[in-house]
Amino acid sequence: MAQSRQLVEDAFAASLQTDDLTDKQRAVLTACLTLFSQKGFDATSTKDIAQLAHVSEGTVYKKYRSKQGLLDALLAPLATVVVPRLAKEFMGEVVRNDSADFRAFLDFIVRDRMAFAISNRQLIRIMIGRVLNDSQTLTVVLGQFSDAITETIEPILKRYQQAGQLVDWPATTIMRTIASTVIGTTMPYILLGTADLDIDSATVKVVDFLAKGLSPEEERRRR
Amino acid sequence: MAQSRQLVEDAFAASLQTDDLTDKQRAVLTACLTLFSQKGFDATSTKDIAQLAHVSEGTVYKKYRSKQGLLDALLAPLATVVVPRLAKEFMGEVVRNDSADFRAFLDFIVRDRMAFAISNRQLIRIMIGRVLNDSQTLTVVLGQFSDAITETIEPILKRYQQAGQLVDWPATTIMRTIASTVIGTTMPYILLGTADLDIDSATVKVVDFLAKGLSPEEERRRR
DNA sequence: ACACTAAGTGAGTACTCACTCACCTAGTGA
DNA sequence: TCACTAGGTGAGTGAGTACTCACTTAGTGT
Repeated sequence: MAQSRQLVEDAFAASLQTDDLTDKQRAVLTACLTLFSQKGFDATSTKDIAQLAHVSEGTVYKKYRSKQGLLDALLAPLATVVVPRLAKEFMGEVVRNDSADFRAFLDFIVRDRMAFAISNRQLIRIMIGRVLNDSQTLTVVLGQFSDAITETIEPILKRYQQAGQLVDWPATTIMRTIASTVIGTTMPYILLGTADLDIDSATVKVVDFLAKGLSPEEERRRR
Repeated sequence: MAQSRQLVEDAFAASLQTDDLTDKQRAVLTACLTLFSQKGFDATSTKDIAQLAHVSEGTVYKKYRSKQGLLDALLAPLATVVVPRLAKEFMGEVVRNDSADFRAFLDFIVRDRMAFAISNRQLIRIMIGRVLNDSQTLTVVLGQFSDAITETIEPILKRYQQAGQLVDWPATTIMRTIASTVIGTTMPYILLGTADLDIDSATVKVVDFLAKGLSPEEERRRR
């Protein structure tokens, strides 16, 4: 399964290899990722970072001249490289899992994203925490997603719409609705930090709900 | 309209009057609410609090002996008095707006909660921020909500279910689904801090989606 | 062998923070 | 009038913070 490999940490570690950084600088950034997601930005001291990275405090400041600079160095590639890369991978999977049935499409997308959210919940927490203070990051990420959607997913949705399996809403609206439902279902588990979400049964319920909610409006007869 | 008066700040201010506090102590707590929601708990210094409350730093510590104590003094009544009170008010409105049509029920509940979320978005932000560090608060609040739901809303939903307008899911599941969708729709506006959500048109879309998604399963024929 | 450079070091600096305490003031009861 | 109390004061304290800089070390080209 693809989602088991879709840990943002791994993708991030991979993206670090390509940058021309020394081992110690990499260790610093990795320590930042670990500590920021575990304790949050404010509660992490530069001393903590230095200790976990087995590095002196001076080294922490050698490349990025402030603690904020470290966070930026983390979030920038996260937003501009890691997230788009994961998104692209995901879109690829969607296309490969191409199905004539909208329900099957929903099942795949819901199951995959739920698993993704649960395995990356720590990172999602620091992203949320960051967005509360600085909303620009979210704007950038959301923008990239909407680009990716119109590019890859819109044609797929259009087919379901023409087959009469899907409401005639804009692609972004449909995807936002799906995302809302998935996020709403997973959010409590992410915020509470517990992991006892049964993905299989949750997926069935959510898919059932979405399939009906996003079906074309044939209910006019009811009025 | 009820929701215009449903500002948590107002409800909180009212709850302060009943407590036997001096004017200065009230000023301290009010300043805390303002600053914590504006800048967040960590970024607010006790000096900031003292200045905004026009009080010495000693006074800040006279009653509540730590900064954490101040937050607790804020969140405890928020969780145990203000939220339940608002919830009860809301449930009352729901019962008063009692309608035979599930769609009308949805319209009221969605519109009301969206307006509520938007007008209290600052406070929601600090709640989210707090929950990221300390999930206990959320557990308490969610527990109280689920109590209120089973008490007040379950019988209403049961009627819609018997009338064949609503799926045969547990009341909490249905309410969670509604909440997820509303939260998912409003979340970007809360996190981004912008207010340009057109509640009327958003309500129409959400209600349409929910009404279909929560309709009884008559789609078996499709398979 | 020598100079040059870049990475790394860690004790030190300046500062902020949460919190304290000796003192003040006004009200109350005898 | 005096003692007592409770609320309020603000300069002060120590712990901890982000950040710096004179210095060491290792590698490289000549």
